[in-house]
Formats: sequence, C-alpha cells, structure tokens
Amino acid sequence: MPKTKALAASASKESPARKRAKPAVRSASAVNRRLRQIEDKRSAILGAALGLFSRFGLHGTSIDQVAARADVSKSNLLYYFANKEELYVNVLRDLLALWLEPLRGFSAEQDPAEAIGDYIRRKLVVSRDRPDASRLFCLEMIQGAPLLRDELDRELRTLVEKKSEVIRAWIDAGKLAPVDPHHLIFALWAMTQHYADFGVQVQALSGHTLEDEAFFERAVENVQRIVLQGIVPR
Amino acid sequence: MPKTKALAASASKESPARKRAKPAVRSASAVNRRLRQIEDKRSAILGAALGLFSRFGLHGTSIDQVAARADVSKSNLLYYFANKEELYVNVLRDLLALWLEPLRGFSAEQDPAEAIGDYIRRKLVVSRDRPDASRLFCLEMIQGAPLLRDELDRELRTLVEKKSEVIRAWIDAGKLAPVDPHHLIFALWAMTQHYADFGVQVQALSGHTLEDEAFFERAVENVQRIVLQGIVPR
DNA sequence: GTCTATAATTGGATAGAC
DNA sequence: GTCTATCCAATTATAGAC
Repeated sequence: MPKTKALAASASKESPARKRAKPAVRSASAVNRRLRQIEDKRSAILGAALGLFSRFGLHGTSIDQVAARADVSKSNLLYYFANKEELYVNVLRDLLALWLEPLRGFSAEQDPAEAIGDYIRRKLVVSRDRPDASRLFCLEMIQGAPLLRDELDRELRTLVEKKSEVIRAWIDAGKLAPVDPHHLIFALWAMTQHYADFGVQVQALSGHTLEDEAFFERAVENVQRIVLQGIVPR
Repeated sequence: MPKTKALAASASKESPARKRAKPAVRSASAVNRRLRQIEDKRSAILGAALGLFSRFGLHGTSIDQVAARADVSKSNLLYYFANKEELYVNVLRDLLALWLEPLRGFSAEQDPAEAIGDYIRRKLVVSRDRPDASRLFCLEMIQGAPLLRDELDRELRTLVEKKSEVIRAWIDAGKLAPVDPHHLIFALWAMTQHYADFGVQVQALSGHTLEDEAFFERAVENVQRIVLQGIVPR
C-alpha cells in the first residue's frame, strides 16, 4: 500500500517565507523585496506542482520534473518544501477554497433559476480557466481523498447543508420543482466539472475546448437548459 | 516526463493462455482444465490490478501489491504479463466495452423519455456495481487518456455520432426539446459517473452509498427528473 | 539560499534452477 | 509454470561546501 508516513505530521517544518526576518542591517524595503522574491518562488513551485500533479498524480510526478518546470534545482525545491508530500498537501490546500467559492453565492432571496443559471456559468468558467485545479481535485476524490477527508466532513459538509436549506426553501415557496437538494448539487458539480476532468474526451468527441468562446457559450446554455427546463418538450 | 516506452509495442508478447496446446499425451479434458486454470489466474490478476489501479493509478500501484492481492508471486505475475504497462493496457481494454455498452441501446423508434430514463438507470447500475471500472476510466481521462486516445477517436466517436443522430431525429420529430446532442450525452455521463468517481464525496455529504437500495432509487429518480423535466416548475 | 555529491530505498524486470 | 536470487534504473532525501 502507498505510504502515508509524514502526511499527518506534515505541518511540521515551517516554510522559510513564514519565518520573520531577524533584526538585520538591511533596510525595510530590501527585506520586503527579499520576502516577495521568496514568496514568488514558492508559488512558482506550487504552480508547477499543480500542473504536473493534476495530470500524472502524486506518484506519476517526480520532484525533478516539478523543479525543472518551476525552474529551480531539485535540492532548492526541497529547501522550500521538506518533502514531496508536504508539497502535495500545500497544493491541495490552496485548491479547496477555489473549489468552494462559487457555491457561496446561493441565497434564498435570489430567483432560483437565475441563481442556478449563474452558478452553472461560474463553475464552467472555473473549468475553463483552472482545469488543472478541477482535475487534481477529481484525482484526489477518486483516491478516496485521504488528504481532504477532514475538510470534506467539516467545511464542505456544512456549506452544502446550508445551501440545501436554501434549495428546500425555494421548493417550499413553489419556485422550484421538488428535487432532492443533494442530488441537484451533485448534478451541477458533475455536469460542469466534466468539461475539465474529461476535457480530452470532450475534445475528441466534439472537436472543441472551453477555450473556444462559442463552444463555451453553447456549453453554458445547454447545461442551463437541461437543468432548468429539462429535455422533454413543454 | 513519465515514460511511455513500451506502450505502443505492447501487443508484442503473447499471453500464455493464447498459445494453443501442442499435441500432447494428455486427454482433451485435462488440457481444457489446464487452460481454464490459466484463464482464471489471468483474470484474478486483472481483477486485482483493476482494484488497485483504479484507486492509486498506474504509478501509485506496484506490481508487488497486485501480485499479493491476486495471491500470486511477483515473478509469476510477470510470466502472465510481460510488464506493468501491458498489464495496465489489458485492464483498460476490458473496460471500454463495459463502458460503451449502455449507450448502444438508443434507437430512434424508442420513446426518448423512456430510452433516456432507462439509460440513466443502466449507467447508475454500472456506477454501483463497477465503481472501480468507472474510476479507472476517469483516471485515464484525466491523464489525457494516452492509452485510450485511439479508441476514443474510433469506436467511441462513431458510436457517439450515431447516437447523436438519434437524438437529433427525436428533436426534429418534436419529441425532444432542442438540445445539443453532444452536451446532452456529456451531461448524462457526468451525472451518472459522478456517483462512482466522487463516491467518497457523495458518501461524506449524503451519508449514503449507491449500495443503499433506497438511496440508489432516489439517485435514479432525481437524475431522471432533472434531465427530463428540469427543475423549473411547469 | 543554493549547489554538488551521495546515501538509501523502492520497485521493475531478468536469469536460471526446479 | 513457478520460484529464488539478483540486477539495475529511477527517485527521494540528506550532507555539507560555498
């Protein structure tokens, strides 16, 4: 079985950028420049890591590759992140926020059709602009989300419960057909992320990518139509 | 970058079970028994491999683990499959058929609502009974489907085109709202596979699995309702 | 902070006896 | 066909100079 050794205790080593500069002779601005430089390097590494992890997974990616892509040496990378798994965890952490963002918009005062239509568009924008994030998230889920499990149970769960209440309120007000909120949310996630996660298949079958403006709009319209109106003629 | 060395030339080594028994002293039934034994072992290995590959991916799984799970020795496994990638390819090949199966059902004479409702149920059955297959397929897609790309372009593509025609015929006959066939197919795939691929998340948020009979039925009904009727009250 | 070794380990694959 | 014993390559991670 794949090792999970340092996973739990992964917050152990402080990253250098977190350490405050000790009183030195340098001017404040020089220190700030330095700090920014370091932070930039960190995010360069994180960005490179996301790109590779999201395609090849944790085990399919070597530190070397990440380092090369981030244009730093391998040992330099290991100076910033104590080990591969710490790097991976840090990439994942940044992800969840981005992933949850669009859902927060929902509120009972809105018109449901509009709110949900909007949500679909926003999620498709994420699929278009951050397909790597979507894919890594998916990868992690497939593997049983060993690293996100806790967050899933806490943050995501409470958020989903809250939004389910909103959906129920809409239904009670007769503004929405009686649909199970959970299943509706699953459906929305699935349909929108599909364009990122199965991008290759979408491309192979339709000949287009979300990058293609016209195709993107068609995707938005069709998903909206299916979810809102359904496909049986009225 | 991850190596792709022997991928193309992977059909090189014949698997032992494919070789016909040479004229021997054994009785026909003895030979048959032997062949079946071998075939059984092969599928034991393939089954074990599917289970592990679908969770941890190609690189996250070692031959050792597969061998252990299939209850054979590592070198014995390598007798049946020349190398890890050949094993992986064989697992994938078996998959595609299973994956395409449900779609073949579609034909223009059927009532669209019924045909599509049926399709949703059949796909959800697959998600329930063969989640590992669904997950591995998803993994492969995320990674750009290096091994399925050809099949995607051929088999899947022509099948999808054919079924898109059926959908278009339904629309022209006024039996279906004007929806882009491709996007509809994507939506159906996405919503149904989601229950397998994101099973952990579904479980974490809803507290249920498709194994749960009542939950399964609710999933079927809700997906059907969303796709067919939509969620805006009529 | 960054680099050049290099240690340490894992894991894929082969050789050859039985 | 199956096993044991290796070989060998790829990687992670560390040590220590600059």
